Amino acid sequence: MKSNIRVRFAPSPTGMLHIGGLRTALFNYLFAKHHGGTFILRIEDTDQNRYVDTAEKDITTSLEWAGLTVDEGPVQGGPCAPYRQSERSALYRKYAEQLVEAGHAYFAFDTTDEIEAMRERLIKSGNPSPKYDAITRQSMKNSLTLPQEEVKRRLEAGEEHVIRLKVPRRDTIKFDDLIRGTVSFDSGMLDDQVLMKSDGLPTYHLANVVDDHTMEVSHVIRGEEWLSSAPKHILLYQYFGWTPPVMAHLPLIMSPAGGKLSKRNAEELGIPVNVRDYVKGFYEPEALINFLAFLGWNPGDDREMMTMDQLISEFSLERVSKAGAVFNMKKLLWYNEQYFRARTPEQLLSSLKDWIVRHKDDLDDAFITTFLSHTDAENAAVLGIMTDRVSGIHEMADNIQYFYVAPGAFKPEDVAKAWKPGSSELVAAYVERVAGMDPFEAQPLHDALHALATEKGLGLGKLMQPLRLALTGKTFGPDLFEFLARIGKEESLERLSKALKELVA
RNA sequence: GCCGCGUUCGUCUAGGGGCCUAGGACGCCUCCCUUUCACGGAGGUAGCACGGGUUCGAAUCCCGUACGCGGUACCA
Repeated sequence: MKSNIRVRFAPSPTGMLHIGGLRTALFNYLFAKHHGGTFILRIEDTDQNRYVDTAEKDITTSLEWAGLTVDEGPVQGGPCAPYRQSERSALYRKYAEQLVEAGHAYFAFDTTDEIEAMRERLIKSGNPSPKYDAITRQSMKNSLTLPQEEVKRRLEAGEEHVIRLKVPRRDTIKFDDLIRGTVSFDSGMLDDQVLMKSDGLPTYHLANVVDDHTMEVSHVIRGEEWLSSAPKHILLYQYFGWTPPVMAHLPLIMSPAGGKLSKRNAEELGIPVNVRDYVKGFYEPEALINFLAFLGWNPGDDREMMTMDQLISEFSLERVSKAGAVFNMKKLLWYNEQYFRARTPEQLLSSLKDWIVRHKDDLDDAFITTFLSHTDAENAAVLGIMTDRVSGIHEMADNIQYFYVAPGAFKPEDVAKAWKPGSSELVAAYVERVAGMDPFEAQPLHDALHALATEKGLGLGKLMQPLRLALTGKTFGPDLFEFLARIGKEESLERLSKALKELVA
């Protein structure tokens, strides 16, 4: 049996999908799926000025990457199509006029200059927050003050106008929010919200209410920035005679610098705000989802790692917290490592290949060709050795290069750290011992070094560091002996003798 | 300014009157493992914003203060 739980994610295509938007979408999705309900994507493109035509595609692909499957939306269609507000214009006009007829809204002909003048006048006379409301509308040009004949004439002449909501002068508007409990507002604080703009398109408030009702949305789950406008929506439902959906206002995601996460106060701190950047970067989608789910929600026990299926079965709005949550980059990185390390070598290989394609300009050509000339099995084996030593696919590409190509110039700081006086003699002595070794395998290579260390009365580490530097050009990396065996005797000896020549000490 | 919402370790959070000497996770620190680097394991560090009530008893309930955040558009 199909659940009648229906929720929607309703972004405005004004730019790339924001990380906070993805979190809102995720909570909607989890709630819907938990109840066997429907997850709707609705594009709220009623602002022609801020419209960005690549935005919708970005939203769609980002949701897909994150694993949030849309049930009804512009791409998949559905019983309430169309799912773009720009394609539903006629509907809003009809409902707005219905409200005018019922006496809950009115036509207004004031120009923006006239409204501005009214506000300035009020500010001057000591009113700090002037509104177009039950009091001021009496002195403005609208269908409540103008003679009926004139209103009709202006309308028929096609004069520019808006339709405004007739907010009562004094009334308490109360509603129950699933997350915040009972919330109440005084209608005197609201202004006569514009419902239909002069360009013929609805404002968010009207379109949102009409669509949520006509699409039979049962729960409105959105960010806390909407809490203040919720009373307008409640009023609208009341005037239309519709039952409002259940409201749930999610706590906002905050920047460590304070305030809600915005491009400015987040990206300076290394926190990408566009989901796009996570998709293109080294992030595992499961990690981002797990992290985001735990921003304002938790299962109530000590679990930290949860798959999408587990999140779905455990999710409930009752467990969503009220306070804003600061985005903790270090924790995201930790989640990313966890999911990254849980990948099989085969999965790693495929994501590394994607990574290489995307970053081929930043990577060494010789490395790429050599890498691609190896079999998948060989490459996967290399990745398997490295997963526990790097934290993400981005580091993988940088840290396996020496499996394929000899290191280039040594970095002075690495040399200072790993190549000490006497290192040359030790490396030369090791070369001597393994040059004739056959087969060239990890265990005997290890034993040889061990013997050398014992003879010289040194710790294995003293020998290991310069050898590692000479062979890989790095100061950390995988088990050296396995590494030697993998690149083979010829290549190993070649690298060591080259290093011996370059690193005099 | 006004309206609304919020406030437990640095951060994410558990907690719904006695089980709290406030638990977990990230971070940070120490130790163990590894004669490298990591992974891993074991510990440690650190918090109920403040002030009044209510109660035998309050992190938990009520009031106030402070602070933070959101809103205050013909933007969403």
